[in-house]
Amino acid sequence: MARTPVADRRKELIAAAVRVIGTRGLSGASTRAIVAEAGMSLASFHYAFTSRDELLDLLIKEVLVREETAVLPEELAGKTLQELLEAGLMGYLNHLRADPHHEQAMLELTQLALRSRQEMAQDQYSEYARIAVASLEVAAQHTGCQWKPSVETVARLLVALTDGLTISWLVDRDDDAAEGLVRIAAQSIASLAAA
Amino acid sequence: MARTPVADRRKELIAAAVRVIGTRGLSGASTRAIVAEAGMSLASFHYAFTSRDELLDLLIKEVLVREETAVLPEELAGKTLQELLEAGLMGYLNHLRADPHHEQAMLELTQLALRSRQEMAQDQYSEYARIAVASLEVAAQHTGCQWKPSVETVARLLVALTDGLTISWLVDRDDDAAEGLVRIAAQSIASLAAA
DNA sequence: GTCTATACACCGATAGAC
DNA sequence: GTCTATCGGTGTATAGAC
Repeated sequence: MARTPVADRRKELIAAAVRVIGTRGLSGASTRAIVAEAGMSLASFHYAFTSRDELLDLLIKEVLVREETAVLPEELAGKTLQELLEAGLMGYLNHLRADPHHEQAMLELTQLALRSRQEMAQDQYSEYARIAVASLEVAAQHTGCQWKPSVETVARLLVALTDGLTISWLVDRDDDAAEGLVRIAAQSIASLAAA
Repeated sequence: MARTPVADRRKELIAAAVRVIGTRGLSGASTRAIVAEAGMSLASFHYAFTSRDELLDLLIKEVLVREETAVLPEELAGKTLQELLEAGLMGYLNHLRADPHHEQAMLELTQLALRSRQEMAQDQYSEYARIAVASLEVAAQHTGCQWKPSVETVARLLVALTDGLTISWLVDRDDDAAEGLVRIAAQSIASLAAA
């Protein structure tokens, strides 16, 4: 029975792989574990992909890149720069708390990319930086401020802080401490802008 | 021939394991790869350790904890708080650049701990925080400043920034960008203290 | 296109000679 | 204590029936 088109199979398998990596880690994401999660047979995997590596390539490319698009809060009105940054980081923290497995999987995939697909990791972080730059520019413009260092440098700081915040919360799951970190992170980044 | 005491074997194997994880990743660090790196036979591994997991436990405990002990520069005299922080972070960056494989291995081990030995990851980060607190207190005291948020919160920010800096440099190996990040990180952290 | 069955490499761990 | 040889299990990938 010619049931499912290959493209659908691939999407199902990628989604299943993300779930498996989240719960059991990259090393636990064997082809067998992935097809079990997706509810199909092992042979179907190799019909849709030529190898496990090919799936991981796509995973990094498609899943990592469409990540963390929401850095700024939706409502900007009447907020100071620091409040905007704090709301944005708090939004990310909530996203992390809502689905820790997912962010942990992202972290693990970043490290895989770092090791065997360095170029992909670079592309991914360029994208993060691009989003951060855009957000920082909007935030500054909206509050009538100006970044004293180059906005690219501040963006790098913001991305680094986000990574650090992620690891920090994943390690001890301390909500209060994470929120405290968000607050002073916002405060210290805001100190880099002038009215 | 009763050549090497068990304790020495264990140390050799742990050192070899760190090297292998650094170059080939945690998934490439099979017992066979480790003993090949250490130049001994597979059976010697299981004479020194009961299992691969036992070695990884020790790796996390011993190697991770004796990490990043040097957060402050050796020479404190005549420096502002910001300069102290900058010198400290720059020292860490140099340490990272001198042996990237090592820090990459540490990152991978942190993630392993995060997944299957959460308590160890927590202990490790408590230790990082302890060191950061001590350094921040020395720096503040030496420059006659005082931290406005609790020093524990600032320490959390410093640790998060260090992790973020590590990933950032590992991803693109951009020395100039990393140094720029160090500078504004120091600047923004220093803004959290008052004279 | 989808399945079951299987090939083949490598894994961690152990047995047993020396 | 240290080695070679091997066990049992699991991994990726494929062959071949349907």
